[in-house]
Amino acid sequence: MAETVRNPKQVRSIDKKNRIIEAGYRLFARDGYYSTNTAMIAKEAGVSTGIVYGYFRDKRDILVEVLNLYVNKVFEPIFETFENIQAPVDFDYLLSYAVDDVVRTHRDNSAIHAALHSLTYSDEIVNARFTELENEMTLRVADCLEKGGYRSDDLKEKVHLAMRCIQDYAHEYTYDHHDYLSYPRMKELLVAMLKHIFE
Amino acid sequence: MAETVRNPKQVRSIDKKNRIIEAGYRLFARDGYYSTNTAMIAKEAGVSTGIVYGYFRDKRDILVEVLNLYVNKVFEPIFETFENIQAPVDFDYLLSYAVDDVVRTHRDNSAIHAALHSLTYSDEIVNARFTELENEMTLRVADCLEKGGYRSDDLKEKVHLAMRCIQDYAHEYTYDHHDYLSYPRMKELLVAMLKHIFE
Amino acid sequence: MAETVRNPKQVRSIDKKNRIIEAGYRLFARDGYYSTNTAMIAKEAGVSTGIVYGYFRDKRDILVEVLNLYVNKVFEPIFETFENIQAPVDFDYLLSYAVDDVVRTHRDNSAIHAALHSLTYSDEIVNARFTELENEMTLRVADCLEKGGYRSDDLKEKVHLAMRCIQDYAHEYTYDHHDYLSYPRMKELLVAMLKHIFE
Amino acid sequence: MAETVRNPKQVRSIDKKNRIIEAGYRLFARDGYYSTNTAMIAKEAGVSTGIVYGYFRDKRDILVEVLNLYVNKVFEPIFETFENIQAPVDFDYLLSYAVDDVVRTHRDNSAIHAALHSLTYSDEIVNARFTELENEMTLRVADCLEKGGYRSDDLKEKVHLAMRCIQDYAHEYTYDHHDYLSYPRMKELLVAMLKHIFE
DNA sequence: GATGAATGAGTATTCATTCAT
DNA sequence: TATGAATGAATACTCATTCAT
Repeated sequence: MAETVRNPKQVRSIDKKNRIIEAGYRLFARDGYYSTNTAMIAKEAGVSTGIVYGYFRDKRDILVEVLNLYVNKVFEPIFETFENIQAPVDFDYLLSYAVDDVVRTHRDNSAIHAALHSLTYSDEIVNARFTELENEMTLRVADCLEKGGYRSDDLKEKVHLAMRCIQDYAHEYTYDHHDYLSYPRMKELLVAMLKHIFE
Repeated sequence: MAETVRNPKQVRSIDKKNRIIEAGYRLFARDGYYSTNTAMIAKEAGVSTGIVYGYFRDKRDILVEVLNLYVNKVFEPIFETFENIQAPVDFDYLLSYAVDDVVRTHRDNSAIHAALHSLTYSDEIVNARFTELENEMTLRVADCLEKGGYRSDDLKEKVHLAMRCIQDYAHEYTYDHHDYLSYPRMKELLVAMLKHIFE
Repeated sequence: MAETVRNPKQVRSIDKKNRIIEAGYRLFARDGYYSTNTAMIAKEAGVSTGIVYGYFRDKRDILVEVLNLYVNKVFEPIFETFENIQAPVDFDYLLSYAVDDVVRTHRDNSAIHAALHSLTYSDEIVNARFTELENEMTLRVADCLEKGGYRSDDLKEKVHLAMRCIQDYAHEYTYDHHDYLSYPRMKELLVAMLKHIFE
Repeated sequence: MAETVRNPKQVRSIDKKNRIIEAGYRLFARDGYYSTNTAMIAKEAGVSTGIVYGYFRDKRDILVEVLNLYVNKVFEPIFETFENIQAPVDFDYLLSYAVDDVVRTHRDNSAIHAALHSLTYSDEIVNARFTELENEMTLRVADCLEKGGYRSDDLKEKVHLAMRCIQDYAHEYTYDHHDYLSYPRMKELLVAMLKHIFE
């Protein structure tokens, strides 16, 4: 209970901790959180089962770090898109590009995304981390738009709503894909409607 | 090996099966699927552990029935809203009402919704059932709008997109609720943008 | 504990009891005793699970009756062979014929024989019944030989030994069958050696 | 899923594995395979239930090792008898000695023999192991006789038949023992008849 | 006699976590 | 730091037997 988790400072140790996180990433993506056990993670990372508890409080703790790795891998590229906006903001282009970008990202990371997102509902920490991430994205993107000369009283609300809708579309596009719907047409509708609130 | 699951026809038995499903509903909502064991379900239902396997193939089978119960409880009322639409369709009113309705439903059933939805990613059946449900909703609502005199080539795409956006908003409203955002304003934006694509 | 088992006298009831025994016979032969449950037996017999306990004390009790049925089906024909012996006894013919007969019987009933014999070691009753049967066979066959004019002080010992050896040969022939052995030659040796002690 | 069973190399571990096997040996002998559960084995061995599955794939896997232990304990001494044969072979003495030896072995190990042999019919592996053992015995004994100067075209068949008859006699002597039979006389008959085919 | 729903003790196996070395 | 053997609580599922109807 009163055990302390090592905070590795030596290079070799940092390496080992990262190897465990990456092993968790791969395994959670492939088999899901509940079907991956700590022994598998240790083996995949090439370390002993015991040492895992030298770097992580428990299995869930690994999950949290895997989540951070995921965030870095997946969301950072999206932020970059918005950081180069020029005034005046071309919403037609920006929204269309963002949708494609998010869809691509979803597709490339579908496995780990599914594994992690499924825990949102049962795991407070995971949920908080995802929420925090959303906050950050909303604020950063809003900031970028302001730097691009866009002004609005409801800026944060607009950005937030737009982001959620785009992600939801990407999510559905990747996982559900109903046959009887035209997704290109849906994308046009999505872009049109978001453009409407921004103009 | 070739054991079959009872298909109860007597009133007493149907009762007992329902008691088990309702016990599962309560427990899954409170503790989640993975933290609920069959002994707890039996006890909550006031039956023996053995008889559970007289009515259900396995624990997952209970989940499927709980899901059906949830669908009936939660989605049927929403359908009803759309079945009384009068021509011409008043989108302003309809969208606003639908958003409030979905938010209310989410709030009242948040626990079970979370428990079930979290399985979407790891359980084929649950995922299929949710997808099927979306199909049905889209088609039924589209049908209602046509009966209300609304015409559009992209009707299904519009309805589908609108539904997802509304649900996503309700979801966020219920679970995430970022402090720095004005949800009333966000609702206005949502309604405005959806109204835009319908008009 | 103080429950009594019905001793059916009505035709319909005897029928039902026999149907259960025969169902047990088929199922034990196909799946073995431990892999057959009482529900399966009841279903195969076309009766309810409850009534099984009207005719049998417990599952083992069914086994005992199945064993009796087996004995009647399998051993009675063998007895008949010996009951028509003419003086003087032609051991060459008799032994050769007996070996073939027992091998055939073993082959035709291998499944149920295996299922029952496997219980000899763990079930006192089954073991006693098999032993009793051996007694009876030894005494009846010895009797037949005496009626056929054969005299010996050690008659019972000879008959018993011969019977066991023949059965053992048949058993091996049916179940083990080693590739590198000539069974026809082994049969010749068996007959020769048994003939030797009888002459 | 892809879990592997430890293959212990350290002395302490080998010890522990052996303790489990020996615990299984004792318990299977006392209560039989089906009446012994893994918790009992672990307790008898003085280890935790979990570690049992570190050394054995499943309960059946323990059985296989118990079988090997049994084979070593019981059959090796018998082989030794035959390895010191001098030419010319004195069958009178050899057969008589072998019968007594097998009877003694049976008696000393009757419980475990019964427990294991009862599985011959329901367990492929156990059956195969017993058959393999018979092969080995037949071939080794035949080899010894040849080294002792005995020649015969049907050597293997003779040895095999003799071995089975001796074992069968020992088995009956140990388990069945009919009161009305003289076992010393039966032994004489057995030896006489086997001697006959060897000379 | 007959039904079949109900009981609940019994069991193999897994796995997060600990600890002796 | 590191190992990996060891722990033991936890759990889904079975089935002989009983009993209300």
